[in-house]
Amino acid sequence: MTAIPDPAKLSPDVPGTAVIAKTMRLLQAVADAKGPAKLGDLCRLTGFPRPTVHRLLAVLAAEGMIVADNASGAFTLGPRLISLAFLAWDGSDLRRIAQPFLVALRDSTDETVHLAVPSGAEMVYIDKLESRHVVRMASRIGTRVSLHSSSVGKAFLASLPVAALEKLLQGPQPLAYTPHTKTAWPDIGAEISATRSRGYALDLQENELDICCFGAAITGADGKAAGCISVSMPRYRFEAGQDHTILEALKDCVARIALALAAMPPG
Amino acid sequence: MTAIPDPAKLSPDVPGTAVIAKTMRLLQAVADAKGPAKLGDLCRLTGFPRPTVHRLLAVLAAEGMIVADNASGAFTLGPRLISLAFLAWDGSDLRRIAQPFLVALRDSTDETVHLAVPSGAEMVYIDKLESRHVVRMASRIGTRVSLHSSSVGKAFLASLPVAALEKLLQGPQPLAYTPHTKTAWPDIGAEISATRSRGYALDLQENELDICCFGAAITGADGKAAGCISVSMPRYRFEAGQDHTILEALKDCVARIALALAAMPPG
DNA sequence: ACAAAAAGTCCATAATATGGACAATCGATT
DNA sequence: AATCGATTGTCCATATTATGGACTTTTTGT
Repeated sequence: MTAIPDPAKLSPDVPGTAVIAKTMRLLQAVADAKGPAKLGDLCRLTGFPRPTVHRLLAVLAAEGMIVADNASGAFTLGPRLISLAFLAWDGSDLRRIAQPFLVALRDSTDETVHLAVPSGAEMVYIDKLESRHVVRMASRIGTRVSLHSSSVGKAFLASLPVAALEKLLQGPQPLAYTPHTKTAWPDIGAEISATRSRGYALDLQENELDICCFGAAITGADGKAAGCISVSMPRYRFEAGQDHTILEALKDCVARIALALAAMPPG
Repeated sequence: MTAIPDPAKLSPDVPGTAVIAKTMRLLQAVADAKGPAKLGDLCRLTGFPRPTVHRLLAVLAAEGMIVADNASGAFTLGPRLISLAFLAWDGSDLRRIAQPFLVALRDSTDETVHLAVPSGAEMVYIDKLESRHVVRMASRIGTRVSLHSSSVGKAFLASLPVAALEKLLQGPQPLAYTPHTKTAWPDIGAEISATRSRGYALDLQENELDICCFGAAITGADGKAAGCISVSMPRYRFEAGQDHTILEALKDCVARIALALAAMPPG
């Protein structure tokens, strides 16, 4: 089973599968265009020639992955995706096991907490619980955040061996999401080191303005991060300085989840 | 697990896209195999030769649509797919608009209610609210149900013009899920007529034993069904006969949603 | 340690995805 | 209604690429 390609592969596609990569790119384009997207838009977004996009949209629609908004001819993500993925989400071992600990973490910190897993060169939130404060961080399951700007991303990077880390950083130039985002390689490297020695990651408005987060990795038996957890709060509440309490709760949470994971039945 | 392929499913394919159709079939196979699926299993499930499956799994993994369970080499749906699915779910106008009316329907009937949309030759639940009774129908978002056995399916079929209906019924022979399921064409046709004249659909343990449902379509401005809603309850409570109250609430619900949809901003 | 099963690789060949060029529609404007 | 510009849909010769039988390597079970 060595042939499992590394997740960060963007350029050297698996031989003999060009169409599929294109199809996925197109699907992603439909998803990224927040509203309904027309054929022309999608050509622009993907850079593929019109006949190609036309053909791929036709298959995706035939498969129910996307649906054409009647009359306007614009495309949206389809119900087939929901049927494919919700069951998997519901059954995700990591999510199921982490769930009660996430609840406890949210309750003890009273801030919004996230469970994220790596996906390519990004992290994806697969669960979240919101703070009960009136002013709180709102977010959505399924949201993708970058590795260099989010606390979960940094926690994940810091958990990697150097080789894997370097491969991930071959990607495109990191983007700045706020004036606080660090995009230069030395700065990001320093962040990773700091995260490693501290034992937790910080995001100080680097991903979203006025939001600060703590993050930590759930380290599996093999030393690899099974996922990462973050606690996110508005800047002013972060600055009020509950650091210690929150950090203890976070560290406790990831440790307990790691234990519960280790106690799992064989796959 | 519905084993083995139906080899004749190559007709309505968009020309020049055979791989993609295969890829989707494979993805579906990974999803349908409830747990982690190994390469061999997937060969059996799809009927594709081993090298083909191997190659397709490699792309899907490279794209993050599936992930290989480390060490066991078994595949599960990946976070990328989850991210796409939640975007689709979250972005559904129908779901967002229907939500408050669904809540009202659940509250007034105190039974489990579903919102379903057509996807290929099936219906997919895109939202649900559970009854607060101790004995109630449990279900999950993303579940697929067949057109001929479910109340939402029948409601949808009954809303179609004859031409579209016939095209859908070209598919494979309807399956029986319980001893009550009607699988013969004349019976199903009769059900559809009855649904049309009644204005609502019934499922009397045809989809699941001991569960009975009422269903109705949300008819859009163009006369097409944008989706369907069902109220599901245990048989004994159905037989107790709250028919009238529930039916009124259901009809009211779909009418209100149709109105709210019509009042939407342009696509 | 050995055999059987499963995963992974190769490569000549057939199949099919590609995209430039052209045709059909739609929608606004006069 | 007729015209123009923009957008979508179709065709098809060609080169690319997916295919799967046969073979090799790795894993599993005893």
